[in-house]
Amino acid sequence: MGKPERPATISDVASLAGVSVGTASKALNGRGSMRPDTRRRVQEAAQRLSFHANAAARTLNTGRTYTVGMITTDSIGRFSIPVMLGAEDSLGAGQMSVFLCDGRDDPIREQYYLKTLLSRNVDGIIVTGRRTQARPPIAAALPVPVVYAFISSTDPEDCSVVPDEAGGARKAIEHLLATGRRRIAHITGPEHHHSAQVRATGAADTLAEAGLTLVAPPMFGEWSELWGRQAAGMLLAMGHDVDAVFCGSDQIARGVASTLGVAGRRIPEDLALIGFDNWDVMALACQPPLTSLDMDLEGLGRAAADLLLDAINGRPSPGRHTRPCRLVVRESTAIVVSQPSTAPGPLIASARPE
Amino acid sequence: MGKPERPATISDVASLAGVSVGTASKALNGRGSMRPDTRRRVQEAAQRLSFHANAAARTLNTGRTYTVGMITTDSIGRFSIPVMLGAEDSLGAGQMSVFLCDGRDDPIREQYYLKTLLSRNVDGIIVTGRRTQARPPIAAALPVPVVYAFISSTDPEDCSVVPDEAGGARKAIEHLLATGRRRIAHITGPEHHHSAQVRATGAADTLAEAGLTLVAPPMFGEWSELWGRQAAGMLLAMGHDVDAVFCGSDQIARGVASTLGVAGRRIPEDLALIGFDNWDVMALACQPPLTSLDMDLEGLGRAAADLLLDAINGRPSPGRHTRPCRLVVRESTAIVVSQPSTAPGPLIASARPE
DNA sequence: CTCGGTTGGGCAACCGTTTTCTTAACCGCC
DNA sequence: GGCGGTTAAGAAAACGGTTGCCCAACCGAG
Repeated sequence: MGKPERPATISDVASLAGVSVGTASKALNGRGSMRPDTRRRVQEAAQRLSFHANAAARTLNTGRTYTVGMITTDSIGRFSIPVMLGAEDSLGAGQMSVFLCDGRDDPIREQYYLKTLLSRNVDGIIVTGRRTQARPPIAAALPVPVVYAFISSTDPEDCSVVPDEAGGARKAIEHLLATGRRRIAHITGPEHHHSAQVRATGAADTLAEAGLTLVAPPMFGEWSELWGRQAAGMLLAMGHDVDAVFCGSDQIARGVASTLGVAGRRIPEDLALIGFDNWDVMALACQPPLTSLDMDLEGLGRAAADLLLDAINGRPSPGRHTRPCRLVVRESTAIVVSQPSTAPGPLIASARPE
Repeated sequence: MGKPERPATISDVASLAGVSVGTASKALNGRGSMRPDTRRRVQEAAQRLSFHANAAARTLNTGRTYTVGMITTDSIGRFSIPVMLGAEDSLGAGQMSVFLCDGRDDPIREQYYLKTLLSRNVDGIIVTGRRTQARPPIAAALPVPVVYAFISSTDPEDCSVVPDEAGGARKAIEHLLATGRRRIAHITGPEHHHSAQVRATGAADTLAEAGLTLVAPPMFGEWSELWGRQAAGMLLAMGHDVDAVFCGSDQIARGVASTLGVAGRRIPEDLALIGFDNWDVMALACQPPLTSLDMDLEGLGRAAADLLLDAINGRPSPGRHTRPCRLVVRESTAIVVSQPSTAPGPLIASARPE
């Protein structure tokens, strides 16, 4: 209770330890040479006063703030959050604090935040968010390093970290092939959405390599459960003999599952179903639980943070960095074919069903 | 391209405008008295150099940092996010930046963040997150104001902002009564969860005031779709003549809808269904779309931020502040009774179906 | 004993801004 | 024309650290 109201300054520490401020500073930061005894005395004094260096003062002459800004371009959504958390975790371990800036898809707001961050002398900036396309760079030339996470910059020289969505689609198809499926349909989001394009292309390419094609052209629509239901209905109406549906998102897949269930098709016995995003609340509540692709957004955020820390420390890694997706197998693609041993070996291996 | 690497300082501005630093400072901050012409000259110079005051330097002698810390107790989840966004929005409008701290339900981590925030001299702290119960205060006595948002502190003197969940349950029941339902069941989350308790009690109390009771004791389980499916099955097996189910969450309600659909019960013709949280992705994808209660978490976050700003400016508002829930009516509770005009007037009015 | 080398620790400048105090100039009035 | 009162603007002292530089003391060697 006798604690002083005003937090202790380094001169309090210095006078308690009987040294000058300069010496106290060196003692606490492990700089300069001094008798071990002196150093210990200063450290004890700091401890007793529960001294913690004033960040503003330190910033003022080192130039470093040990803060970074995190700007989302769209409003912070389901995809940005894990990225942010991963980044925050990694940065926090590096003693850095994170400024949260919700851009809300408003360029004015975004530029305002940028100015604010710069006047706060952040050591670096992470830009994240989801967009239909790569986004233009946040500014032409900045005095601090910038890393784009999940979203990517249109400037190939900018450092971006993005999931390998084509590779994810490849894993999906390989998994379906490995479990004996051959007549595969693809239902996904809007045609102008980059993710939808990449995933569809990745799926088609992988099938082509196996000498197969989709049973029908990719069905583009919305990222919604409703579209999944509608598309599944269309698929049934078309009368194709489909034995698997690869969906561009878990929500779409869930819609598909719902319609198929009503139509009396059993999953996975009659059809295998696979989603994308591995959004637990969707994938697990789906009937049956949904095999999906996990983009490991938290790991992606962590990776972005690490790249930013490196850049801050003078080791920039410009360019586009991709990270693999992980296939998470659940009941919706359980193997029900009678001759599992005839499935092509290499495909099983590359599916990495762990 | 000719831009200087080092950002402009106030002395750059001063010399460009031909005045002293002190005068420049006054001109830019609207302090002191000076010729309008001089002020304008300084402002123009600042503009030309795109000068932005160094936050650290300003902090150093005003003591104010114009930053606040936001700590989540649990890991940042679906509930914390809107709260955070609302708070961030309100604080940003007040020129304050927000430090993001993900506590991950780890007390050590939380205390570490607290120390960090204090050494950064934040002007205030917002604590948010979801818990089964009120949480103990984050620290005994802090040099800065703290506001708890969504979660509340066990110390009644602490400033907390929470949704009026009992009032929400009341609105749900009143809406069901107003639409002619009388035989109402309640399926909700874990019995030890404060929200489950409060919502169940609110529902029971409201029914009691109308001289009614739940058709069965509240069914406590989990906050999951699976539990909703199971509970609905139990309800059907019990053979009660239920005409409405009020659920403790949208996920549970969705599970209920699913089981009822399979069992051939029509919603809303045979049963009305109402959820809680108004989680769009659940409420809208449900078949049929789900009437639900919206806690207006973003508004709650905004309110918490405003209270914090007031407290920072010397006008604290200790104690627990509640905010109303809003009923969002969708198809799952559409009126299908044959004599709508006989529904009791006051109940309709208080249901506020906007 | 003297001298050069080493080392512990103090002094003071500096980071960029705000703010108080002071001074110089200018005003109108008697 | 001198004088008090007002006002514009400058000088300088903080704010709390860090760091380069310098000095004194102490060491061992010749």
